[in-house]
Amino acid sequence: MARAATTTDAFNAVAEPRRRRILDLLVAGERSVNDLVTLLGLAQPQVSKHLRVLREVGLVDVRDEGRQRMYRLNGRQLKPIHDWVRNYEQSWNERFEALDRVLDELQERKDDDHGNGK
Amino acid sequence: MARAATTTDAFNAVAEPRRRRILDLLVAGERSVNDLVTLLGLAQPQVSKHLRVLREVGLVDVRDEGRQRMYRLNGRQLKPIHDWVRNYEQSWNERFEALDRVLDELQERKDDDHGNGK
DNA sequence: TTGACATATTCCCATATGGGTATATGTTCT
DNA sequence: AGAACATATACCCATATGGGAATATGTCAA
Repeated sequence: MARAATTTDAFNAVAEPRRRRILDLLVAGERSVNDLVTLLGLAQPQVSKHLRVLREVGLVDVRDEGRQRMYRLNGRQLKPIHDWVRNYEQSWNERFEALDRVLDELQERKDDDHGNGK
Repeated sequence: MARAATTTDAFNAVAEPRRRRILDLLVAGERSVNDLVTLLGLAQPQVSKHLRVLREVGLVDVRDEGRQRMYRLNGRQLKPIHDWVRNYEQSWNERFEALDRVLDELQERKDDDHGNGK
């Protein structure tokens, strides 16, 4: 097997930074493809392709507006990511970092023992 | 260019579900590779490879313990993900979903107009 | 209808992936 | 030293990627 498709889920879709930038722009409101092309400074086909991925995982919705297509955010699909990463929120807090330091110190002490011949 | 390497950042590293499962296990505390192999039900080489990716993006740290290698979580690298996704937290709230419904309704109304000939 | 505009799709390509299997490296025990 | 154990690496392979360029599809205007 190879790497999972980008359209597998939000985790994979959002791993690509340009797609995150697109979502960041859409958070402010609807945008046409051309708007996004200009704002992102990317080629139009690539923007369309990124939007397709985002559509396929349900991160954006489309609306036809004349000859334009208005894209808008659908944040619900980001909730699984939020829920998952939330469980680690405490792990970058001071208390946990202190534990890390203790473990590091123990490790160093053991290394020293080896050097000193125990 | 191809897809960004899995070792590019936490976003890419964590897109793979098995790597997330590894982190989920490490949240409870240090684990040896063999522990992880058993708990995950994966082949040892694949686990080592996943751990390597996690190491390269700094999501885990290693400690030598005799012939074993104890891996432990380093949650700090998950903070960027948390920070990014936090900006969307409101987007799956009721108020925003209500707005979505309004937009959908407007869209449908317009479609109907087309159908009725307007 | 024809043409301009907006967006999507197709094709080609270099690249990294993740699994499987075999093997290398390193450590402990006898 | 040699065996057993723990972990990492190397190799092969099918697969999807994202960019670039060209082109298809769809819509409005004259």
